[in-house]
Amino acid sequence: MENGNRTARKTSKREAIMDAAIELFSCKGYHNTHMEEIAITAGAGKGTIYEYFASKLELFQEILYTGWRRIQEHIPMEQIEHMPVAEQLQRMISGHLHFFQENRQLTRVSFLEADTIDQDLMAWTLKIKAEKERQLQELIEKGIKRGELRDDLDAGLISRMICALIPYFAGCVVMSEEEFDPQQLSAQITSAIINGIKK
Amino acid sequence: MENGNRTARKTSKREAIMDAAIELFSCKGYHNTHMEEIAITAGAGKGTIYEYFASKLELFQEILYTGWRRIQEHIPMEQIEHMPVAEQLQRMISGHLHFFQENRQLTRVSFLEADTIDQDLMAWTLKIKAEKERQLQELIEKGIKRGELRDDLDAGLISRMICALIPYFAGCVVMSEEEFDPQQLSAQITSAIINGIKK
Amino acid sequence: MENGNRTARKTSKREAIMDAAIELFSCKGYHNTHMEEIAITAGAGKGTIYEYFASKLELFQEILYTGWRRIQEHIPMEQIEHMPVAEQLQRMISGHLHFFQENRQLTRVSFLEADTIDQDLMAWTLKIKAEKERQLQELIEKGIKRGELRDDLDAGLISRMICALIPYFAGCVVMSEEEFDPQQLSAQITSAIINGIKK
Amino acid sequence: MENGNRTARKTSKREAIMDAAIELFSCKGYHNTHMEEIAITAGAGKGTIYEYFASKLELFQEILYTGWRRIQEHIPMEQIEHMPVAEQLQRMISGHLHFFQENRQLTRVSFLEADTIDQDLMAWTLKIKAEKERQLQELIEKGIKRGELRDDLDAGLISRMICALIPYFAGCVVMSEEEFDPQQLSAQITSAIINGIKK
DNA sequence: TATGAATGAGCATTCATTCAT
DNA sequence: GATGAATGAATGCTCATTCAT
Repeated sequence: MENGNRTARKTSKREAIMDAAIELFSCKGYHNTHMEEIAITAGAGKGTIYEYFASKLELFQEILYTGWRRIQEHIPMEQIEHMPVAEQLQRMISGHLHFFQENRQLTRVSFLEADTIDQDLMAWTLKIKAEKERQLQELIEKGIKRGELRDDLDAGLISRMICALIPYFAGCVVMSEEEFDPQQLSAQITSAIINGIKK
Repeated sequence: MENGNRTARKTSKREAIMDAAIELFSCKGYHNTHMEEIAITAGAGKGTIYEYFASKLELFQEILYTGWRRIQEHIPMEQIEHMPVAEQLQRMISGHLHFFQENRQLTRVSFLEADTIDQDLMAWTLKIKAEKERQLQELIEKGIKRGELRDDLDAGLISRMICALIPYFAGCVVMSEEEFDPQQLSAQITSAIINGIKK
Repeated sequence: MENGNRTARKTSKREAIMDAAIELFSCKGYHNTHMEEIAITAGAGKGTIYEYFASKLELFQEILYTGWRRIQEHIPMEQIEHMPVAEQLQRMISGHLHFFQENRQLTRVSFLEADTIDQDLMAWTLKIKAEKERQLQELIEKGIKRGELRDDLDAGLISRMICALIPYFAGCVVMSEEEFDPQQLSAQITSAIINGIKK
Repeated sequence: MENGNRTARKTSKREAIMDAAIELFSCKGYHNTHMEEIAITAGAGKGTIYEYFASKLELFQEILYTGWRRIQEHIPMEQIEHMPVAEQLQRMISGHLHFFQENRQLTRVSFLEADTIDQDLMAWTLKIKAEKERQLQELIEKGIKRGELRDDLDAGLISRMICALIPYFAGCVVMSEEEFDPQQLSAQITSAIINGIKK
């Protein structure tokens, strides 16, 4: 029991540290957040952080990895690939927005800072983003082949346009404290993309 | 002539420092760039920077202000307001892309870092962005009134969507070394926005 | 025991820093003493000083406060207030001289520098000095009332004259390496003040 | 005429710099006064100071030397040596107080800072002070020999006591903005010294 | 002679990381 | 494993001094 407890506590210590780090990184930014603050917020000692994370940078990376992994798990592309492309798009966007709303702080950290902290980290986020674009591009190409989308589209361009919307609205979501309906918002966005804005 | 020379030298020293700072900030980020590097790169002494800029932060701010000011000057909204909304949109996007291509490093600094360095600076960039969104929203509303755009659009949402594209493509432009044709790219983007992607 | 040890070490670290600071400040002055020297002299790291003192100025202030506090404790006015005024005077002077001899370096710091380092600090020392003068003035006035002193004296002036002697002889004591007898010296000084120098 | 003017201007430039330096040193202290301020206050260029003074320290030294020289000139000991010792004492004290009142700022600089700025400077002021004490000691000894003063006095001690009063009252004079009568004040002080304070 | 733009040695301070307990 | 006192490399900034004009 004590052992079980200790294991549980171990896990919770690590999680407490990550939660504290997410909170502080997202509020104050990477460079303005200090290891001691994280320790205090997590209710742990400064040295304890180094039991679980090799360095401040690695702690930050771990947070990013976790964030991206959770997003991926949250939006399972395989289950929706038979749907109409428009529907898939809307589900994707809706899924992201929903996730962002649920994980505001993690989102803030993931989107606002990663690029400027570390060269390696930047490369990694670029890779992730490229991967997203590629997935979307395939979706667009499928839509064109299926005859659902205009056949004069530059699939790469369109996928980039859609990829642009995600972090921007993520930012809006994260900055504003208001709740909103991801379903409805994604429907509007998708409609505008699909149908255009011209009368 | 002597005066001209002196003025020229003063100006060029200041500009050399700004150029060095833009270069380094954009490559290595704010926090990884040190005043001494800037001085060396600018071919100046450490102290000289402080003759022109009160602090590292103020140097950075100056760079941002300059960047935004130049963008504003580069895309004169007044001269195009009589055109069809679709044309205006394309010109705006085209103008931005053109500017980004010409000022890659300034763009990189302006878009990628400003948010996470300083609370005041963040407030300032948010204000600037809100202003951009407002301008665009008015444009959309005008288009709806004129009957050029669908009257079931949420003008605020659409303007946000378009605002989302700007920094994203700015990033693409800045990251890639390839040249591209802003005219053509903006035409494609505008076409997709205006006409939608549905067949 | 472990706790005692830890407390002891904490205290001794702090004290080692203060001792080093007193030594260096008193020998080289505030502005010529550098934090690194203090650290080295104290056998500590530079950062360790900042664990105990917020800044160089605060370290200096702490030293001054300590010095004044110790002087106050060293010369308990309450216990001698029933004695003849002449005796009280002699004991006060003797007490100061004794303290100065025992704490040469602390004295040097306290008397020679405080005024010119910081505006606030100067105000503080002025307050302390005014307080000393006031105490002495009351003593003189009491002596006059009791009929022990001439009734044509300007009590304020006399107290200032006596206050003048203290730091001057403190300086002499501190500068010279010779030992001397505070008892005897204070007796001579008091005698001269009380009886005058005229034949 | 232009040459004469230039010479005049030279002299006045040098004096303007010294005046500015005295003003600033006395108000803000040596370390808080910067060469640029002195230049601005003097209405000169930063470089110009170095035409007249080799360094900041030398400028300060020059001020001190000037101050002491003027005091010496102001109180010509030779002319009063035939007077009674008590009278001589009073004239000396009166002379100093008068000078201090006329040259408050110079006094402030001379007495409050010199000791802690530079090792050499400190040695110099110590020498000056020792010289003063020696002069006074001779005066006291003469008074004893002449039978004007008690013959059980320690002349060295008494001269030190008197020397202690000078800078202290100088400080009082300098700090307070009020005018006062040096004649009267010195009479009171001398009376207290000569006659003692005992009834 | 007078100037002030340019300089860089020098300094206080910070903070991620270590390690003895 | 958990801790936090101790550390020192790293950095932004200052300011007396120089020197080209």
